[in-house]
Amino acid sequence: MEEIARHAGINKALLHYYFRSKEKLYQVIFQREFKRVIGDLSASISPDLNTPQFLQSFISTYMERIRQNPHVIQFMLWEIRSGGENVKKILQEVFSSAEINFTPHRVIERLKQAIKKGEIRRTDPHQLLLSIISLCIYTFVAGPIIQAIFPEIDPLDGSFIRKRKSEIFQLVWHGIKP
Amino acid sequence: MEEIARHAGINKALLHYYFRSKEKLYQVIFQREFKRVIGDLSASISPDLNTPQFLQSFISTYMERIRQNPHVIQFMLWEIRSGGENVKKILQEVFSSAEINFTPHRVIERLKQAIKKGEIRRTDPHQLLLSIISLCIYTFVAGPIIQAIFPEIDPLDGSFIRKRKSEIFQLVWHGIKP
DNA sequence: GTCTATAAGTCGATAGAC
DNA sequence: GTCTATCGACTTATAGAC
Repeated sequence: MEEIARHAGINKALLHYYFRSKEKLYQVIFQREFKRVIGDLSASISPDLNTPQFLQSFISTYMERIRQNPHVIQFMLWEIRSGGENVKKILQEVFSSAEINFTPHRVIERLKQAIKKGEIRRTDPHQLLLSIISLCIYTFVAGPIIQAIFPEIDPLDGSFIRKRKSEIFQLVWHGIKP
Repeated sequence: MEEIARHAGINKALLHYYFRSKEKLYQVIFQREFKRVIGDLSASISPDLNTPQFLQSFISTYMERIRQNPHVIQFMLWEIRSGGENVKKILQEVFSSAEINFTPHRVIERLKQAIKKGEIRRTDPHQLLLSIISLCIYTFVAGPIIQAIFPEIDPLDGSFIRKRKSEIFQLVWHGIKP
């Protein structure tokens, strides 16, 4: 709290005056940052995009937003590590709020349609979505580990991320096309 | 420290007597648990297995070990969150220790051979390995989040993990075969 | 080796003056 | 609204008796 106050140019007492408690401050910021990450993901599930375009758009947008707000992932890891009760509540709040018109369930629906139309082979859409999210997020989660094992790679470098987006799309698209 | 001491049936002072500091205790346990996870992964890169068999064995063994030692992932997340300097040192120690004859570099070599023989299409092996690891680990990392969004799924349930192993293999294998 | 007691420090929160 | 000063709870680590 002292460090945050210092960065804000105030002191601890005033920080508590504004946010009541550390917990409350944390929840407000977490929710705000999370919305920034998933905010414009709804464009990916527009009916104007065919399935490979949807995939490419989703992967690219999602990774871009995470790259711009890397602390959101840290927040999530922290939440998960401490039981996950808090994060459950916050996610449910965000996904049911009117201002966010993107939900994981809408992605599932998009995938189901693609399967029904025969655009991708028959797969469990939940498993597929989990795979896509895993591929997008984990690069950022494991940054320091990747660098420890392969010093020649910089996982947060712009050109690596660009390459990574393309690789993820190739792998998934080849993996699910009929 | 007090909680650990209580579980061990001793008290704080004795715990410090044995391990000198909290930091030292943590490093010893982290290293031991991490070795348990990657210990028998070397069987996957045996020359007796063809490429799909290698893939299936690696995915299955890795996920099984994580499932049995879920706290190792928590340790890693903690380390990463706090800068990652510690985890770099520990990983380098483990992978260069004589008792562990598995390294990420050997997996890279295995993948390069498969590409050269034309068993899988031309891809960056580092990217591919990162993808496989992402897919295996993230299910466990995101457990509570998955459950928050899809209450009908239990990501740590045995039958889900079994299904997941198969899905990951299918996705990756279809994604990289020529 | 094993314990009790406590030193020494950190951090969230609040009292109270202005 | 904004500050200083401080309380109170908690945690790692060690001193010292046995």
